[in-house]
Amino acid sequence: MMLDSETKAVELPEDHGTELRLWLRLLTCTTLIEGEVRSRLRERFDVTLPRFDLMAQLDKAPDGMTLSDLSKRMMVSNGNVTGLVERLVESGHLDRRTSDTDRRVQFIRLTKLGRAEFRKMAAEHETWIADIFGDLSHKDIRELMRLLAKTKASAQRSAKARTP
Amino acid sequence: MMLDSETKAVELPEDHGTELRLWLRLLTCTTLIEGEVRSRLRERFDVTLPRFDLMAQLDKAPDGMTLSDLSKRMMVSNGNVTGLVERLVESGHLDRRTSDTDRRVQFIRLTKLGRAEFRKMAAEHETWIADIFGDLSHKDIRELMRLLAKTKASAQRSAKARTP
DNA sequence: CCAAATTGCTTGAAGCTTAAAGAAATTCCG
DNA sequence: CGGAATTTCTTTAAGCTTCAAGCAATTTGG
Repeated sequence: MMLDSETKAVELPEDHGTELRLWLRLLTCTTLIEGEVRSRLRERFDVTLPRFDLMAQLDKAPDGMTLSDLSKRMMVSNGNVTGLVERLVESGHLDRRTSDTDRRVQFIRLTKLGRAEFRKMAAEHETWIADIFGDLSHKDIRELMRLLAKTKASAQRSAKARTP
Repeated sequence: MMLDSETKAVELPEDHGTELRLWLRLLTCTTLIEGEVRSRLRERFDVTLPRFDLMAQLDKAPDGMTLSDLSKRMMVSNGNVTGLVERLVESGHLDRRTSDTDRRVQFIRLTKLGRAEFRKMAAEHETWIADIFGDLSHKDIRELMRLLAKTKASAQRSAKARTP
């Protein structure tokens, strides 16, 4: 890409319409599904999607995670996580403990209540997702997984190239 | 799905892990790309992604659109669009005019300034997207388009089934 | 024609999100 | 050791987003 634009005779406007259409379609799919999941979470459990996502991360780490880990995994800003955690501690779903060896670090865990509620939600959530993707064959799914992995790698390469 | 769960002998917990993993991967891709685009828009043009998206919709409708149309196309709430439009009118990018035949309706258009700025941004934006998807072959793109179309249809079917 | 339902938009409260700046603790390295 | 850089987390301001309630205009169906 960078080589191209330097090698090329000035700048013939190329056709990038297909990539753009692909991106818009990808975005539409995600927005659609996200909205559906958000709605069902609110309706069934009166919980927001960000809270569910945060609890999902913690459920995978029984010994807890730091705020930084959470922020990296969830791909959101640090300050965002600070606020989310605060509200979830307030509601009794989370537990925070300062590290013994590094007083900057906080370990966050699900409380017993938090874990129990999350597990209940997660079970239903999984069936929603299965239904939402229900018209795709196993082969479709495999193929999508492969192509999205490639997409992710491509996007990461592009992002990295910009921020050296 | 509905038939299944009624026909089936109570509820054997099925394996829906692959669908869930697919959803998470889809979400990761979108979040990654969205973040990258957001960053570049801010850096290059000091504009937010929602404003860019809104202007993109309007650019396709030279005669203007109503707030409801915008909200449907962008898949966000009505109130959200009200605020976005307000700020963009304020900054001179948008123009609002009440319909002659229905005094509830407002037609929103890009101003000359708005259109000029958007076109400049859109041209660069398209090259970013092309680069972000740059590692995908034409065949990959065609295949992804097809599978995402199927995904979208499946998600819409699922959403519709829930809200009759 | 008119009451009821619908449509288009706005408002308000709560929560989410980012970017940027800053505070506190730790690590690096000369 | 000790100052500089880095890391972890919080705070702040601005903006985005949803949901629910509400207002005004229009359409619908008796």
